[in-house]
Parts: sequence; C-alpha cells; structure tokens
Amino acid sequence: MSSPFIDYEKELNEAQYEAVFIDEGPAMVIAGAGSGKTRTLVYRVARLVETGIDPESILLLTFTRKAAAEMMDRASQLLDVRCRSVSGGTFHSIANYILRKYGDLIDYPNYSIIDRGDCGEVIGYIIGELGIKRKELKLPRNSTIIDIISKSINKSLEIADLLEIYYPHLSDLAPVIGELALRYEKYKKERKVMDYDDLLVNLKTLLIEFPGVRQFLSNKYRYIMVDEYQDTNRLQAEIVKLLGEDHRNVMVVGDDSQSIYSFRGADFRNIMDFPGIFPDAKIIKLEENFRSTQPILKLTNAIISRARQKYTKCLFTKRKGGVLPKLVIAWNESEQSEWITKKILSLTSEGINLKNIAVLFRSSFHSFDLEVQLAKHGIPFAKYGGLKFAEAAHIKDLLAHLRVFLNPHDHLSWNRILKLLPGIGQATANKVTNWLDSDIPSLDRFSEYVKTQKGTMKILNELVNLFDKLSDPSLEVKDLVEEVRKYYEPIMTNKFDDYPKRLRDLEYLQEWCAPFQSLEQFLTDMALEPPEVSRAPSDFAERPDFLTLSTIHSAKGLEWKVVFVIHAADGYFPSRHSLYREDDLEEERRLMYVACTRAKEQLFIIYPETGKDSYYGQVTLEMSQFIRGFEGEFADVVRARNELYGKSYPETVSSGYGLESLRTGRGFTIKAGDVLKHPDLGMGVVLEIMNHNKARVFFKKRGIRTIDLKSVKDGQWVV
DNA sequence: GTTCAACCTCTTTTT
DNA sequence: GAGGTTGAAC
Repeated sequence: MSSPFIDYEKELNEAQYEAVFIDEGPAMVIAGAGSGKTRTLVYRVARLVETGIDPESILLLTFTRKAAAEMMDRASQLLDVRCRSVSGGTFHSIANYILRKYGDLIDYPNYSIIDRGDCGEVIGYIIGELGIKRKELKLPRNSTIIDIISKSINKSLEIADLLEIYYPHLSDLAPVIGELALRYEKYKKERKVMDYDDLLVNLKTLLIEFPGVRQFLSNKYRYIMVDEYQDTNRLQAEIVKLLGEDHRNVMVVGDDSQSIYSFRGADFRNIMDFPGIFPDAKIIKLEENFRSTQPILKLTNAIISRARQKYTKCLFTKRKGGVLPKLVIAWNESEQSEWITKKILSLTSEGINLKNIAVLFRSSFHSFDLEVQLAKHGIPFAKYGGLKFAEAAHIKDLLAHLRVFLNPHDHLSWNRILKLLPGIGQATANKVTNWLDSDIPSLDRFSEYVKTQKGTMKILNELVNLFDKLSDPSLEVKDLVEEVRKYYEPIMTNKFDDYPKRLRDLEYLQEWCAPFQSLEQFLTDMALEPPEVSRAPSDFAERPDFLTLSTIHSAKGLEWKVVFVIHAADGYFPSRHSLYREDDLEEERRLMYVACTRAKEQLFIIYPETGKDSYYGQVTLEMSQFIRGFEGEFADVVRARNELYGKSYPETVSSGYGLESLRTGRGFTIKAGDVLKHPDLGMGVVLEIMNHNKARVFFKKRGIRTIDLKSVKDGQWVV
C-alpha cells in the first residue's frame, strides 16, 4: 500500500520495511545495535495510525518515558499529531495508570509509591520493631536486604534458593530474611504503599483475578509494542502475555546481546521464549548497522564474539573508511583525566561540539576525578546515572513534608521530617508517630497533640504552622513546594555544609514541579520518572553545548560521534563484584559491547595502569579482559604520557580563563589550575587570578567563589 | 534516656 | 558523599 505522506520503501531497508508492514499478529524484531530499531518502531506507529487505527489503542512500552515521548514525537513529525495520543510509557508508569483506576478491586483504593531508599528504611523500622540485634546476627545493610527481597520477587525464587546462588555468604540468614520479607509485605499492605515491584506484581494479580478487567484492557490496547525486550523480566513478559493473548497483536523489539539488566531481574531468555508463547510469531532480524564506521563495528563484533552465549545475528555496515579505535594506557587516574580533557579540547578546536561527545563508565564514581579536571578547564558537562536527583537527602526531606500533607498515614515521611527538628531524635519521633498511629492519623490530630506538649516539643508548632499554610485550597503545586521550601531551607543550610549546591537543586525542583496539576501526580512522577540528571545543572551545564558523562546503563539507546570508555581495567570494568560468577561477567561483557557500540566515528578506550586500593595501597591494574588481545588488528595502542607530553601537544592548553600566576603575600606563587584546600570551603581548583590579590576558585562543595588570597595560609596548597 | 557530632567504611548498574 | 557506629554531652 502506498502512502501519500510517507515513502516507506525509500526510507526503510528491506528488513525494516517488513517489520513496519506487519499489520496484525505476533512478531519479534531482533535489532542489532545501531540497526534503526527506533526508526522501525516509529514508522510502524505512524503506519498503524495512517491506516486508521485509533492511536490510543496502541500501547508502546519503553524503558524510559522519555524514549516513548521521543518516538511519539518523531511519529507525529512523520505523519501528524494523532501519533501523540498513542498510549506510551514504562511498564511501571502504565501499571500505575491502570492500578490508580482499578486499585480498589485488589484492596488498594489508593496508595503511594516508595522508592528504594524508603524501602530500606521500612526494613530498618521492622528490624527495630522485632527487636532484632543487627550485630549479633551479622545482618547486611538494609539496602542489601531490599535487593534480596526484590530479586526473589523478580526472579520468582525462594529467598533461601536465591541466597544460595547470589549471596552464599548470607545463606545462614535465610530464615531471618524470610521473616523480614513477610513483615515487609505486611507493612506495605497495611500502610497502602507500593514499591516498584508491587506495581508489576499487583498489575499481574489484577489481570489474573479479574478477567473482565483483563478483557477490557486487552480490547483497549489492541496493538502492543515492547521496546528493549531483552531487558524485561519474567513478570513483565507475563503482563504482556496477559494483555495480548486475546488479539495477539504483540510486537517485541530487542537485542539479546545488549541485555544489561539481569541484576534487577531481567532475563534475556525472554527473547528466546517469545516464540514459545506466540508460536506463529514472525521473526525479523535487523542486521545492517547505520551508526558506526567499519573499524568500530569490527571491534564491537570482536568483543561480542567472545561471549559464551552465541548470539542470534551478525552486524554489517556499508559504510567505508573511518579510523581505528584507540586503546589508551594512562599511568594513573589523574593522567587518564588529563588525557581525556586535552583530547576533548583538541576535538572541540577541530569544530566538534561537546554535544557530540560522551564519556562512559561502569560505575558512577569512576568519573569523580574527571569531573574535577573538567571543571578546572571550564568544560561544561552534565552527568547521568548514579545518585538520582530525587534520591538526594535534601530533595527527599522536602518531598517528605508534602507527602505527609497529602497522606498523613505516611509514617516514613513523618519520621523523616520530625527528625529534622532540633532536639528531636528517633525516640521522640517514635513517640509522636505512635501517638498518631493510635487512632486515624490526620493533620488536625497532629496539631491537637502539639498543643498538649511543652519544652522541646514546642518546636513542633513550626510544623503545625507549615501545614496550616499548605491547607489553603487555592495553592497550586508550585506554591506548595515554595511554602515548604521557605520552611525547609534554613534547616537545610544548617544541616549540610555544601548547601549552595543543594539550594540550586531546590530551585531546580521548584521549576520542575510547575507543570503539575495535582500534588499526587507530582509525587508519583518524582518516584517513577524523576529528572534524569544526577543534580541540578551547574553554571556549566546551563550553557547550551555540554559534554555528556554517563553510566553505560543510562547511555542505553543513545549515540555520539565520539565516545570515551574510561576505567577499562579489570576490577573496574568488569567490576570486581562480577568476577565470581560467570553470568555476571558475561553481562559485563555485553555492557562493554553496549558502551562501544554507542560510538559513530571515534572510539577511545582508556584505563589507568595503577590505582589506589584502600587495603593494598597502590596496585597495578590490567587492561580490561574484554578488550585485551585486540591491540593491533582492531585498535591502536598509545600511552597517554607520550601524547600528553610529546611534541604534538602544547604544554598548556587555554582554559578560557586567565592563566597568569600571582605571587601571594607570603611569597609563593599560584596560578589557574592549582588545587588548594581552604580552611572553610574545602578542596577547590583555582579558575582565574584576578586583581587585588583575589582569585576565582571552583570548590567541590560550594561551587564557584571569589576568595581573598591573603587569607590563605602557608601549607594549604595541595599542588 | 536522648541527641548529635565525629569518626569510620565502602562505594555497581535502575524502574 | 552517604551510611552506620560510637561515645561525649545534655
């Protein structure tokens, strides 16, 4: 069928075309890295809508909401605005959407969503309630216990079996952890809270126990598409099956060699099993790579060819030319950072935008040193992955006030906000929450309680006042946030000595919350789809062109002209945690594959030869086993030092800031780039020397400050 | 009994 | 840098 708007035949290759033109029935698209997977999904959405299918009956399940939004956007540009009404989002957000409607059927008429940190606190609370002695039993930390419980749900394994496989050293604790898991379930039911797993579990329960609802939903979502299917877990696969078994219009798209989420229960065997669930599924492979140059593709194919599991396809490209990837050996971490910084400066001087460059790493702390170096050279960057914005203590503090206001049953949040007040610790907080819990908790009840109190407890009046202010029904979400901010900022300034950064975060939150119509929506979104940057953009990141620093997990599905993979040494990448189990190591290999396949034109893999270990001191590091042996044929090897100090590189690089040095009153010289330790402000990097014995300094904790050099005493210069 | 500052350790990846 | 633990101070 030809379209008046879209020239499918011209814009798609044969395999893509075949996938796009599947109208009905089950299908599985195996899409290699850079093979136009998104393109295929976008064109299929456009085509379905073009043939007259109601966009709302198309359900597009993606890994992040942003991915869904982007696809709908592109489809709209291709066809028309109808594509914007496609039902799209993550499994969790769709589950939430459905459960908000039908929750009363499974005894969840209303609920709040708790994040990983909250879950840990619940465990801590339960341990306290049960009077368990942490130390005697050698219990692991709360977060580990939560990991165990969550994994057992996502992998449908008994706690004891799971411990045997993944945490053998904790095997003895199976009965205790099992008990904790039961109590944890009970707590969540009683308090009407759900964690991430509950959203999926409860959706599945709903679909199974209420066939009428299942049929209704199945009829509503007549075309289901699932992106990144290799990273779905058992539970998600079952949900897809339940929603799809009536009409069987289910298309899943994925790449088994890019599965990198088994740690959270994903099972790439879902891909292998799909034809088992839908025996007549059409299987289409996208094997032509449009992203990378020939040499990069050769290396990435080599990386994945060493995998134990043989994968289902082999990628090729028609692109000619391109330069060999480079393996760079640095002496230590700081030389690694230095080399990257200089390379980036030389790339930008060649006219490549920072937007086209990414630095990728296994773990978020791998970039700490580089972040300082980049700041030193005035290179703006945004960091993705690691500690989430919404997980930072100050953001959680602020939100806790709103959560209590919305839901006075929220025992965790009460606890959190009470303990912020001076003179109130765990014991007093317990007194208050116990009293609240002895009847139906409400804000009125709280204010009554406070009236009867004397002494230290008087301070609680401040909270009562805050809730009074919040109760004004004319307030919008942004006003509510602002009120809490006014209340909380002094507390925060007191509590954290790095408050300037955190103040910026609150401003960012203030902006971010503005579009929300209801407090509930805002809080739900903060749990399910929080802002993706790790912290509010600094002065640097506000500039339009900035570098991307990202964990590989957060870089999934993205691409850049130039990619640096750092810390490519055994112990870092693969992570030392993965060295004991073959499956884990194989997942790390796929992670390296994902990292390298992000590169379109230039790929640099770099590692430090020496590292610091808290126990052994300085240690020698080996090149990552995933790339060892590829020197020569697949990649050039260079030493960072030769490039840094050889003739081809200038001794100093213009940082955009004044470079002249300055003699201070005490007779030593400093210049831009020097590192110093300020008695009050901590570690900082000198950005610029100014007149009158002053300097602009970037402090790790406080941001950019101007300091008087006369106040800096001898011996405070670190470098 | 309670709070809180100072010290310690250990840092995987995320909806 | 965030979490837990400890011990001094109220």
